[in-house]
Amino acid sequence: MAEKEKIDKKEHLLNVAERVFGELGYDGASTRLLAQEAGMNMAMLNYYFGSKDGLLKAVVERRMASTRKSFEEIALQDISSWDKITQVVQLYVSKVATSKYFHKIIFREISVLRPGGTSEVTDFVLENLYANTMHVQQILEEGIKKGEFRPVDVEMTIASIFGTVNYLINSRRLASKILNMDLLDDQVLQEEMKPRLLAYLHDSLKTHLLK
Amino acid sequence: MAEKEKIDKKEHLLNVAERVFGELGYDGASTRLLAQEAGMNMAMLNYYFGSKDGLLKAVVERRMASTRKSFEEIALQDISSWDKITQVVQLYVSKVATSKYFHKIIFREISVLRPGGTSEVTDFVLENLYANTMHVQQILEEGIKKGEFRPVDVEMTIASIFGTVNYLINSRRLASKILNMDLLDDQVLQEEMKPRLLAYLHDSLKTHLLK
DNA sequence: CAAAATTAATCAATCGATTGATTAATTAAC
DNA sequence: GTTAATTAATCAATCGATTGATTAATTTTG
Repeated sequence: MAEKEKIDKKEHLLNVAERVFGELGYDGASTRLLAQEAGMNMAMLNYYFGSKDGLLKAVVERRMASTRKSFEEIALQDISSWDKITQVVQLYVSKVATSKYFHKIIFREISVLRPGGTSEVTDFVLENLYANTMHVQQILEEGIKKGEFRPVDVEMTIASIFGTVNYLINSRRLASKILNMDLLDDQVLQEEMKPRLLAYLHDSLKTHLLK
Repeated sequence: MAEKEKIDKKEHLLNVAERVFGELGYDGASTRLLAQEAGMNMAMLNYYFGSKDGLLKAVVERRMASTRKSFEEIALQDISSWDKITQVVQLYVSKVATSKYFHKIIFREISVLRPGGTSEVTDFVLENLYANTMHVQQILEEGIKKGEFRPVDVEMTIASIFGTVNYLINSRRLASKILNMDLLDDQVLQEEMKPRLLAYLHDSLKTHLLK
């Protein structure tokens, strides 16, 4: 039971840290606040994860591994390039919609230069994101080669897919004004935003890639 | 001549601050570093701009006013909706390409929740960005109404335009890996990225909006 | 009791900001 | 036009607060 509680408590801290890091950013989330929000003593953070950076690393690693694997599996299937792209979009939007804080963390990590220039967490994030985009690139290039897709700018198409999703998630305060909604809470995100975003990307990619 | 020197020094600090804020983020850019990079004493920062927050505000306000005006002028012209959208894209990409640090600052400002929940700078940024997007929304809706555009999802189209550009600028480290370039310096950004991004957006919007 | 888990207290370092003092530049006085 | 008075610009030193992290003491568990 102690073992169970320990795991639950670590897990709980990870969940809280993901939210607080996502809301306030790495610097904005002090170790004191993180511990307080998780309902535990400050020293427990270092006891569990060694340091604040270790906590961020744990938060990030927890989610990236499974996502990367999903991308790989999609790329390996024996289906049309269009079906692959559809699955990629579906997967990515779902991942983002169910863990919006996490993707804010990720995006910030690759957009801000850490003191000293490099960081273990940043490198890990960059490597995983790059691997994911490479699968998308492969799918697009294959589709073009087979004549299934128009000869579009592959890299820009990738930027368009990920950029559109990121924009809606990372700037929710602006997005909610544009969409004329009070706030983009989880329910609205899941029930309205997600299908709408999927429909748009589907339509946009179809008109741009096919024919 | 004394007057001249004073203005130059404030302006110089603004330029340096824009770069350092963009590279390291607001928290990562300490007042000591900012002053050091600008080659002046720390106290001068407060002397000129009152506070660190005042400096950020000055950096932001300097660029947002002109951009907002440009958006307004485009929307008012008596040309086709398609030509308006083309001009909007051209303007935005140019602005981003010539001041990449600034747009990283902007995007971070609307993506991170400031301590206390609200901030004068954040509100200013949000209001201006919202005004810009409203012009784009108006252009798109007008084009749809006139039958010039397909009945696309207007808000998602806006997210796609701004999101794609933001993605390339804000995650340059990832983008440079995707694009297989050592680094996205200013020259590469201007001479390769910018025309390529413009061509893509032009093609993408054409296939998605027209016909 | 011994080991693990948890806490309170405290650490050095760094943060943004302010102080008082000094110099440079501008204006006012005669 | 020269000196006196005033303002602007700049600096080193330092403030209190907060940061992430560590220590030592205490409690819980097995």
